[in-house]
Amino acid sequence: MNQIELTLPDGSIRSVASGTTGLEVASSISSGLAKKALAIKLNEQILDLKRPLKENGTFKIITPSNEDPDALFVLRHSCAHVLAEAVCDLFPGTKLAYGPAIDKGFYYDLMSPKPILLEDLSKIEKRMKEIIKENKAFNRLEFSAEEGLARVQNDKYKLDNANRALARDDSDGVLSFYVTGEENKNWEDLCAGPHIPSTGKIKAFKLMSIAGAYWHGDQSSDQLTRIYGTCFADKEGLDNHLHLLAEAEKRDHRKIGKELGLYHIEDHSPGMVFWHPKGTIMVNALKQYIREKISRLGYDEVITPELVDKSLWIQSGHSDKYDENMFKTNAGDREMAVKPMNCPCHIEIFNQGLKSWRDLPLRFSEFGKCHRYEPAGTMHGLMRVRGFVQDDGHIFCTEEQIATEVSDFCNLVKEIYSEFGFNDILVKLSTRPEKRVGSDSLWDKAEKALEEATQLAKLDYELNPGEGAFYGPKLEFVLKDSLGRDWQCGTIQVDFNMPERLGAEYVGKDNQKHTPVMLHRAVVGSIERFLGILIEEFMGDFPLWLAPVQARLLPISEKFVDYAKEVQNQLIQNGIRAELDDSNEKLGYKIRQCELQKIPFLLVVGEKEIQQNQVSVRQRKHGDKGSMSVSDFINLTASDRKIFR
RNA sequence: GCCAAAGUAGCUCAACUGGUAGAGCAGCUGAUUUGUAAUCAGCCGGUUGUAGGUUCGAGUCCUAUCUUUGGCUCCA
Repeated sequence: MNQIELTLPDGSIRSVASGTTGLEVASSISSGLAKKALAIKLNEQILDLKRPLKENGTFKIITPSNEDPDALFVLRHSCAHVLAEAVCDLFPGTKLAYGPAIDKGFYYDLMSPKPILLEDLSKIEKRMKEIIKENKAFNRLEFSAEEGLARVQNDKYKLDNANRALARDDSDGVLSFYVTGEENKNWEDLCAGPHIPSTGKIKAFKLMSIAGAYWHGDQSSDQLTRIYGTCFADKEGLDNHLHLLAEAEKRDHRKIGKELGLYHIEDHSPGMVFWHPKGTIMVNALKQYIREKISRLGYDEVITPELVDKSLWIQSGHSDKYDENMFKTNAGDREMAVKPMNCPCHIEIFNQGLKSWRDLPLRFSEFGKCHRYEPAGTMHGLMRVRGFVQDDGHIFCTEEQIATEVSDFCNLVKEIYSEFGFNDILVKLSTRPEKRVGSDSLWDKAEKALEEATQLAKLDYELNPGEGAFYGPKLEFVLKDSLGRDWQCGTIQVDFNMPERLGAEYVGKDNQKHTPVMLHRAVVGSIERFLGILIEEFMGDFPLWLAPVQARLLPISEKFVDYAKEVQNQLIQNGIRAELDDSNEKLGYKIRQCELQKIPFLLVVGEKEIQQNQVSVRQRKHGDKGSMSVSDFINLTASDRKIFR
């Protein structure tokens, strides 16, 4: 009989007969382990305990743990099955579509004959608990393609799943089903597995929410009901997760933005931000920060119109590809559109005057205000809006210059992001789509330049094959919000198309006219979105240069208001954003207000301070810094107040 | 856009099956003159998102509409 060799996590090697099950291996180690085991992992594949092992490799027995992603994966996937079974029990006629484990839990997409409402979740949870209590075994059934397909032939979604599974490269022509209990008697589901031995192994789960989801994520396809849940190895893990969610809620930029009075959004202009004075300070500080960074890198700032005649959008191609995303307007007999992007306008500036190869690379930057008609259901606070300011820029260069320009840009992104504390940035490289313009050799060159640039900047990237724009490949720099949701911020896109469409040309060394390549690039992307990310990242405790209020004067009593006013004025004259609390309140109350507003420096003044011509400094999160003269305070904060250091 | 939920005072939230819309904070006024996270008292504050409808009676039920929230594959 064939022997196979299993390398255990401690490095020891165990030789067992081929066909031995994971459960048998576990039992041979200890009966306790066999009892605890959920599944095994052989090389990169997680398998049921009862599956026969047939190859050599690294081997581990998966036991319940909140720290082991493999353990959570099987538990969650099995929990999704229990969810599906419960729904099928309670909503007879339900068709199941797809129920994977995901990052922080699981979901199941299904089509029920009557709508499942939020209030049904507790009923479903109750039924799930019963199924778990029954401790039903997950039994794997395997069928040939033919038999398997016959089993799901009346089920649109599962039939589709089965066909796609069979079409996959790694398909062995077998379709597996899992039945909780006995074949042809109990509930079953087409499923690749793996699963835990029995439902009783699920110790802690919770259904979280209910949502609509399209079959295959396709808008034109069926609208399914998605039930989200989460599951952990034990109650502690679940409670911990729920606690983290509650904590994340406190960081929500919409909540903090309101509390700190930064901005609001009105019902009559959905997706457009009204920046209040304090938010405006932040917008301007961020703009100035970027301005100072890039002005040193050879960018020339420009300002272009927000309203542009339709003819330009026809010429640029936006009317073709982007029409439904544009706001239109007309005055007199002219039809105009509010710009959704700044690129055509920058080309218009490029086109003024004859350009030589000596002018390249030419870098234009603009804090351009753009409007895009985003679908109603996609708006989200500052993160996804319809009106926003981009820290936009376009680099006109030759093909040879693409590589260094992209590389310089990646370094800039890395530098700026790390100054805000973002060090593990997700970078996505989107390569040539099927429908595209430009020669293959040009695409080769551009894709290679993007890839090399990320390596030079030591940024890991994720490949998005075929997801590039039709006009060129792109890099996207993605940041996460407090709930771990991805938001694209920075980007650089190579464009072989638009300069030509809009007639951009330069005279080359050969005295011939050439079309430049254009790089669209933005470091933070949208000022709105980036500030949203920053609010959540800092939880409102901004670096001093970005903080809307840097200091607040707190007179101990009304008697000291005049002195406080004097000090406030002195600070303002020195460029410090200082407020005065002249309310008739006790010091403790005033301090509390400052803490809630997350003001970095509190300056207490009373009898003592007046006599010594000082202020008593209390720094947020650091406490009492003692008394000092006003000029000492100005010096103390000078470097942290500087936008560019 | 689609599915599910929500919209009540400036803010956070109450109001059992339809029966006079309340509280805390904020604001205003007064008292107090305060030393490092909430001093006390009084007062003001609402066409319950909007428009219709059912009813003796609607915050509550119905219809429409606007907005917000969660989501709309991490591919059996």
